[in-house]
Amino acid sequence: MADTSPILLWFRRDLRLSDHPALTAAVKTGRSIVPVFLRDGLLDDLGAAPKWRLGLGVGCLAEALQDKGSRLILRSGDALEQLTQLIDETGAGAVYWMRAYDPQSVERDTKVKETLKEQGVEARSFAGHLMFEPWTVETKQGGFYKVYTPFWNAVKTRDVAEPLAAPGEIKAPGRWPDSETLDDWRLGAAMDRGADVVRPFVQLGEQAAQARLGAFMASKVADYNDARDIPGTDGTSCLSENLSLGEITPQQCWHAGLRAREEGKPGAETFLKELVWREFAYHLMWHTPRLLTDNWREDWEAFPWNEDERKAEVKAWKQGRTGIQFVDAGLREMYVTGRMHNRARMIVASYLTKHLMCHWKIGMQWFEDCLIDWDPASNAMGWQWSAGSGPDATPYFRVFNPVTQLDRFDKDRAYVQRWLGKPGAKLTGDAARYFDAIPKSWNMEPDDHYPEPVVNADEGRKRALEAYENRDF
DNA sequence: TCGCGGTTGAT
DNA sequence: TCAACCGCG
Repeated sequence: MADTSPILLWFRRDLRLSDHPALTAAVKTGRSIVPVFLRDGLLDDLGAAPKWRLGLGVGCLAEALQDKGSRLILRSGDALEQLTQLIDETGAGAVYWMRAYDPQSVERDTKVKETLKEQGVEARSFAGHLMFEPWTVETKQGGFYKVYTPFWNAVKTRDVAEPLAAPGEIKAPGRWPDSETLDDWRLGAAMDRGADVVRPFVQLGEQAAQARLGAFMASKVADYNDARDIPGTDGTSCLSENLSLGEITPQQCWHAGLRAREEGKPGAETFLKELVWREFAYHLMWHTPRLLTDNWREDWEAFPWNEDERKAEVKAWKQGRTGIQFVDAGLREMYVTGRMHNRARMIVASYLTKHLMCHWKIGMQWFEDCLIDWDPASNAMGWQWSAGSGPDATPYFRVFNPVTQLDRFDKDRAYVQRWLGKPGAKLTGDAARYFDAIPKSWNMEPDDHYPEPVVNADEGRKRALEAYENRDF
């Protein structure tokens, strides 16, 4: 007799109903489905903004499930214990989920799968957070890729799974288990600046993500090659926010990008390459999890990084008052919006790791606390790329000049004026919003005159290069 | 997905 | 005088 027991659908960073292989497989069995989201230790450890944004996403998913006559059951505690408890309560005979790739999730999920199987419960994980499973991309020598371009060449012509439609119906169980409430979880509690500051910049959920993708392909992609580098314009897709929580899949983006390329849109190929950068970051994290925690090139351990977070220069950097306009604009943008333009990310990272000679981990952690598009693999890879300690990284001696970058990428000063205000004028708009957002303890007032550089562009460059030349590796 | 200081060579 | 180019960190 066919198994008719319910299936637990364990949602994690896959907050969508379309192109969801685990959900599709569960629906296909004809069995009832109990969607569940768990607040475990890994969730508690998230940075302030990512945790808050995750909560919004979970709420949105719960509504989408309700529209399908289903629900999202919320529980707190150790994942295995909670799943076991729910299996007891619902009589579920299976748990399905979408695979994660960061080492902590892998460790947790491996143990969950093992234990459930021992207990006779079917435990299935599905691919879909990535287009290419990290272990399927190999060099001719059988190793993993450490350089982006060969990685791109290895995957660019692969078939990418066609996105799945959202299920029409999600069969409810006879009786629903109890659920905690999102409000009780207080996932925004660590947001010093208050969630209301960032909320207007959020594009929440699956529908919004699809709208973003549509808008990008309808117009922005044509100009993407150039516009994506100009932080004063709206030239990027902004999909990182939704990709990060699985509100949209890379497969959905990929196929849209392929269509745009066939239509001859010039920026489409670049967009596809950006999606593959995300894959590459996961590939590296999978094969070398130390990407998240240590210098990927081990000899960089010997470099005299400043690791003291309390240093005045570090504070100035975080608080957007280094006195370097491009740097401060980027950091203020991040604090207010929970995002930062990629050009600015490279510049603030170069300034922190080179001019200020600070360890990239300090920057990585600040980003982790502030970004609503935070992604463990991309964040770590990006920082190690900038610092020069990563695979396929920019060499340490490649120092961005944050002043000349302004002339190249913010010619009309639209970006720095948006975040720092116009010279001599009263602060308005987002420049003013920043001062409403920051904590009192930062001791910054709108009337303060703009600071002198904590380390100016030329001297910082010189100092960094000297340290590099004197390195003993 | 860089920047600088230097050289070259046209004007 | 200066744009273009080169070599190197």
